[in-house]
Amino acid sequence: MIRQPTIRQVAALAGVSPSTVSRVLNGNDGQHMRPATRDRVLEAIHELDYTPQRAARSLRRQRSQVLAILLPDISNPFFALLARGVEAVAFDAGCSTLICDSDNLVPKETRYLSLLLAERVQGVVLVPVAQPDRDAIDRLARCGVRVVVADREVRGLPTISADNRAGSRMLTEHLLELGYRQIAYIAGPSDVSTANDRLAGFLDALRARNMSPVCVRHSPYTYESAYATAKAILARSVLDAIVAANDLMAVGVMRAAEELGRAVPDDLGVAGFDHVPWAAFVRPRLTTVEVPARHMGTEAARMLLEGSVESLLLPVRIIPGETCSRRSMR
Amino acid sequence: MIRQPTIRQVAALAGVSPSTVSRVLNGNDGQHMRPATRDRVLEAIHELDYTPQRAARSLRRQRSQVLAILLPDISNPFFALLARGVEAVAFDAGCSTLICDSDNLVPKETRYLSLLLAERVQGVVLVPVAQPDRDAIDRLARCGVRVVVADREVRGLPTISADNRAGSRMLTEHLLELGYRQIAYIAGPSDVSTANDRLAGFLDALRARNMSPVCVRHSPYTYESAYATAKAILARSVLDAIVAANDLMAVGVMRAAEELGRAVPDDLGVAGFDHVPWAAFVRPRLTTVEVPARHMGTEAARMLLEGSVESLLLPVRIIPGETCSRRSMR
DNA sequence: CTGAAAGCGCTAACAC
DNA sequence: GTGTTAGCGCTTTCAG
Repeated sequence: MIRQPTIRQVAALAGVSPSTVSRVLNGNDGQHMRPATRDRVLEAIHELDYTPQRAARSLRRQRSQVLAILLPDISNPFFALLARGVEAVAFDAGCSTLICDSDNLVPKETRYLSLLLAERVQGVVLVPVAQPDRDAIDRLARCGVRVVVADREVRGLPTISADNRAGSRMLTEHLLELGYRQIAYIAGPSDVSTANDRLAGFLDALRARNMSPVCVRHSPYTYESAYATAKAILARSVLDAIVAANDLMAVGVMRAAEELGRAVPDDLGVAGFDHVPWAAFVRPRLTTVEVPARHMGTEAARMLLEGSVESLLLPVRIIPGETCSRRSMR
Repeated sequence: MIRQPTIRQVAALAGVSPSTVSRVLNGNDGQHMRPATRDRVLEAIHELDYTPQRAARSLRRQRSQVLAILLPDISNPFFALLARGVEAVAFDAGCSTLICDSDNLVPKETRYLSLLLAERVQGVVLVPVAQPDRDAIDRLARCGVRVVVADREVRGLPTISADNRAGSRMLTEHLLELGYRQIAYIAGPSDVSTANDRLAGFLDALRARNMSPVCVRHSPYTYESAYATAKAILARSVLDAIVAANDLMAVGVMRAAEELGRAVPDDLGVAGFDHVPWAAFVRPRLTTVEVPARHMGTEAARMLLEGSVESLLLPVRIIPGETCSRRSMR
């Protein structure tokens, strides 16, 4: 097991001191480093195939070249896309990316927050399970570890999110224009901001026309719960459309409708939210709202690296599909 | 910006030396540390809410408590599941997990391999794009950074993979039992071992019956290419089934069949591979083979942590679906 | 059973 | 412009 060369060996080979090597490594060529010196150092670095050891640098600087993304479930494609955005920006900046999966568990999220302090990461992109542990976040802040919340809002913390409320309002207006009138809404969990914002946007659109929903149900952001909820409300109420708070739930609604003999979109309009990639495989094609997951990740990472974290609201876009289509007035 | 407490402060508060604190931290309570001493240290740690700084430990030990997963695309749900497995095991062992997305680019993969050496990670779970850079891997090995390949095989390196060949053979036998006879195969890229193994298994099954495929086409593991390939071969050949090398491609085949007016499964049987979660949303339900992605991740991580890396072949399971069903002999 | 001391590889004052 | 020096916080011989 051979040891990699150190900065001292590079210095020796180049006939300079370690600090000089350090300077060229970090672009602190002072005001004007003699080009010949620089070249000799570069040559020595190349010769030895030298790479600085991150741990030593981190210890000295009290800060590692690492970004972290802490999210509820990496196997959810929406979050995976967001993580991809973070990783891409981090990589270009020469940083590594830690992936922290809280598994939708607040205690695990809290434990990860402590771990990230121990790692002295540059910054954390946090997609919280619900309301995150404030103590843990405060301790990070006290040590200069920046935290930016993505996708879901947390009061008092800078957040990069999509304009869920406006998106949901526009989506609902789209359904209304198509002639749908008896609309039910299956919302996400009430402790998640996106769920509340999307519900609010839905209600905004109805209220603007002096209408009200046939019914509103909260449920987790899952296929199964949406499937069960849809079955229940379709059995009990007269309605011509169901809007679900995300695509996964919308597909659950489609299956429920199918099993109850309600044809989509003729007998029932269905809409989702997120525009996740796999949704493109479902037929009929889902009417939904595109949320720029990857873009949220890149923006969050960029802010963390630049040290200028401030809230940002990203625009969304309606994706018309086949699950909602014009219908005659009844 | 406040500094976190150090081991010296803990030692001072407990009235012991830093080495003693270090010993309780690492469970090296020597042979028998006086319980009273231990308790005082523990108390001080708790009192100060002390967490050891990872960078210092890593520098001293010349090894960080970090595992890395280097894969072609984290937004591919199959790889995301594998990553989830790695992360779960790492977390339970008190390790962090670096996520490295090579974006299906060998040069980026190589650059990440260097970065991971600079990070002195404990180990790397590598899902290679194709044949990885041997030099980079050798340098890791020389520094004691263990590498285990997952999912795709690389000659000369320990690999955790699924039994793709047997799975593909069983799947093909399943189609044959259902009465399908004129079968085409859309394979994955020929520089990826899983693609070759799956193709080999398919051919094994046919050969055992003295049959041969209507045609075999290589293509990247993508929806679009499978869609285009299926359109082409359906126009040109007489066939009653198409087996695709993964689920994504199988869905591409389904769409192509649909557009050409070939009903699935009556007019055309379709099969995939992987059993990724979103495939459950496609109708008719896909006949496929379950590959234990998450399990591959947990096993790989466990080996890396235990330091006993050796190849492992995991069993797979046929998932019968609606895209293949019994048909009368023609 | 516990303490003292050295040093991992790097950077950042501070000299010259 | 470049070298010298002093640590960052931890672990680990080696003493005792």
